[in-house]
Amino acid sequence: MEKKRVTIKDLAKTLGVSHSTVSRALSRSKAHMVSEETRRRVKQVAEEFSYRPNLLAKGFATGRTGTLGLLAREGYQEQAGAQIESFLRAADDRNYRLLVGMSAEWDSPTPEIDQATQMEQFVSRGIDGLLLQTIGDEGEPERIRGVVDGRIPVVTFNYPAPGFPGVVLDFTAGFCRATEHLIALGHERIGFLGESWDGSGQGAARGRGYFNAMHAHGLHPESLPVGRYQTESGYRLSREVKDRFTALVCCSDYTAIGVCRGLDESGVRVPEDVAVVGSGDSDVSAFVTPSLTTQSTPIRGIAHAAMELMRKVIDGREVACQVVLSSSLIVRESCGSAIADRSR
Amino acid sequence: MEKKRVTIKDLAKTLGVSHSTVSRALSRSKAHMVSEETRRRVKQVAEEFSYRPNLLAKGFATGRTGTLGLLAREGYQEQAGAQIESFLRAADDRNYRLLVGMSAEWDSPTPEIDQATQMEQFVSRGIDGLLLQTIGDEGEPERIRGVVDGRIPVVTFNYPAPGFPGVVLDFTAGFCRATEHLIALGHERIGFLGESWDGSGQGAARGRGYFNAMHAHGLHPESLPVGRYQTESGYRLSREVKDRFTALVCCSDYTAIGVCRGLDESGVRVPEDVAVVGSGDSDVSAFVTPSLTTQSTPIRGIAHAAMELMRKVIDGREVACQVVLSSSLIVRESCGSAIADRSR
DNA sequence: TTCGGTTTTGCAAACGTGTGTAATTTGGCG
DNA sequence: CGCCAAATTACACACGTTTGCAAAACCGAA
Repeated sequence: MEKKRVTIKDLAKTLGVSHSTVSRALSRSKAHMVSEETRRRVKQVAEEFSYRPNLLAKGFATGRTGTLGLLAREGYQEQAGAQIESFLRAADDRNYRLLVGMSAEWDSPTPEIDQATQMEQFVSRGIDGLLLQTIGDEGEPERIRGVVDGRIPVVTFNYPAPGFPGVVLDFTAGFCRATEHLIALGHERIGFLGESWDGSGQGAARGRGYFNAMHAHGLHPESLPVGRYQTESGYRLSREVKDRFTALVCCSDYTAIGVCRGLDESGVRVPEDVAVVGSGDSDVSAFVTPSLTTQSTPIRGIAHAAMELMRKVIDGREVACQVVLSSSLIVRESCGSAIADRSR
Repeated sequence: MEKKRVTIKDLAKTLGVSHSTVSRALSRSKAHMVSEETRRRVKQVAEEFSYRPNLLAKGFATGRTGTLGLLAREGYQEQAGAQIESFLRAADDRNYRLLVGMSAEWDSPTPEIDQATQMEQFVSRGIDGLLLQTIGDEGEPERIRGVVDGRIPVVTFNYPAPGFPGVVLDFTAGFCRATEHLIALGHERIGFLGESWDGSGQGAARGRGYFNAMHAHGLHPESLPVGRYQTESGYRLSREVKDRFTALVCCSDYTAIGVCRGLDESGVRVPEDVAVVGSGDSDVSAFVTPSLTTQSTPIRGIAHAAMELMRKVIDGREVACQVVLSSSLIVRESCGSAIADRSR
């Protein structure tokens, strides 16, 4: 049953050379050369025997495994999955495998501990670098340092961790712009469906953008908390917002879709009675009725930038810089301005 | 910089015992006992030094790594991401890490080669088992056998591979039921938006369900191919189907949403003029207008079942069985029957 | 005290690969 | 032919952990 795999020693035996010669022939090391003739023979026999190196042993010997750890956070609806997918692509492009984990955000009362545990696991498994979707809490940088201890490079995304290179999306600017768009359309009673602005983390960053815009124009900001960024939560909140606002800024497209549906059922028309903007430029956002005004969140861009950073850090060309990506506002029907746009 | 990690030998030195004793104390092996007293001391020192085992070395020595490979296929819109997420959960529950890869389905002209390459990689990296989203082509079982060669257990999903245990969703039955639902509502000119039924793979399985239902009722089946199961493809097809059908069966919810939007823009009302059913029970399906009649695809169920199977296979309690999961029809507004339902 | 048996511990090999150092071969040139 | 340097190869150890086997320690009974 459990047949043994072919090793370099097997090859060495049939070739009548030492296993170290085989090793060098296959992994063209620079210090010690091997004759072109031998290399040819070795490669041929390796091919014949369909030899496959034991990457576990290789990683164990060299200290590098060609594997990166991706520790993502649960939540944000479809985002988690899409993000993982993007990272897989980006990693594959650079010939890295990905060891993926998800730290429970909503189920666990202590996401920090969960995160730390998973990081330990990853480091023990010999990853070459860690792509970490940060939680954004106070003690995070110290926690990362404690686990990783300068042994492997870390690139954060989602939220900056001082001292570590990372990629962040400027949600504050994005939501500020979205809110100002509504203000420019003449709205004054504008509500925010999402986390309040006085916390930390990505959710609060969105809220701050909304708050800043409202504040700058002397308007009264008000937020209604949503749970996970699901469609359903938006639907449920639609009753509460019905008569209070003429416009709504939503933390995600799905929340927006949910609230639109709820308002529709209550006889409130979007965008005529209430204008709505979402966030995320999800695939469906252009095709629901009314199509959603939203802001793009370049998920693929984040993954790409993070991998690029990781590469630089591994090569020692970068230490701790933050790459800030910004989103752009995509204006469609749901906010009631004249322009209807189907572009993505 | 690159500090060395604490090893069992370090612990052994400070404890004044041999490293093998430390190993036994920490991994309570059954054959050779270690005194309770020593174990206590070892554990204490290990704690003090915050010792973390090198799982790479451990895996190398034992042949088991506690890591499973998940090789998913690109495509199917949001499905890929959601599936990966579900598998991550299921694996985590059983204390397995997941090495994830995605074989390019749409970009690569030769998905088979891509799949084989990735499998090689995984096996070389010492996974304990492979969760494989199958392509469903003719030579697949043989290809899997060639790479894996009975060395590690394989559990397939997406499409059965003869000789390997797997989980499949009975799409044929699901689409048959969906089509029959439309027939029961009095429709006769019913179109199918998806892959044709005369191929292999999951797409064709859906088509076959539609075909069977149509055929059984003496109706003429007709399919319009969609590309990836994206929203946009449905939107584009809406022109072609406008006057030809009174009802549409769509291969995914997103295709359905796209086609609904397109029809709406052409002045065709859903469900009054054309009835539409989707597939997937995606999160938004209940909240778009009109809300979608769809069939549930229990993604979490698949992941769970696959992990369960994997466990059995690893324990040697199962060899090659197929678990067939079935979907249920969720009737909402888009098909025009009286019942409107918001349940998920 | 001595013996037999049991429990606990140490020794050493093994897993597959990489790599430094020493040994061998090769080749050119006097 | 002999010598030296350069090119090529072999030997041996390292990486951190597990594990079979032998040795040691312990314990109770004769």
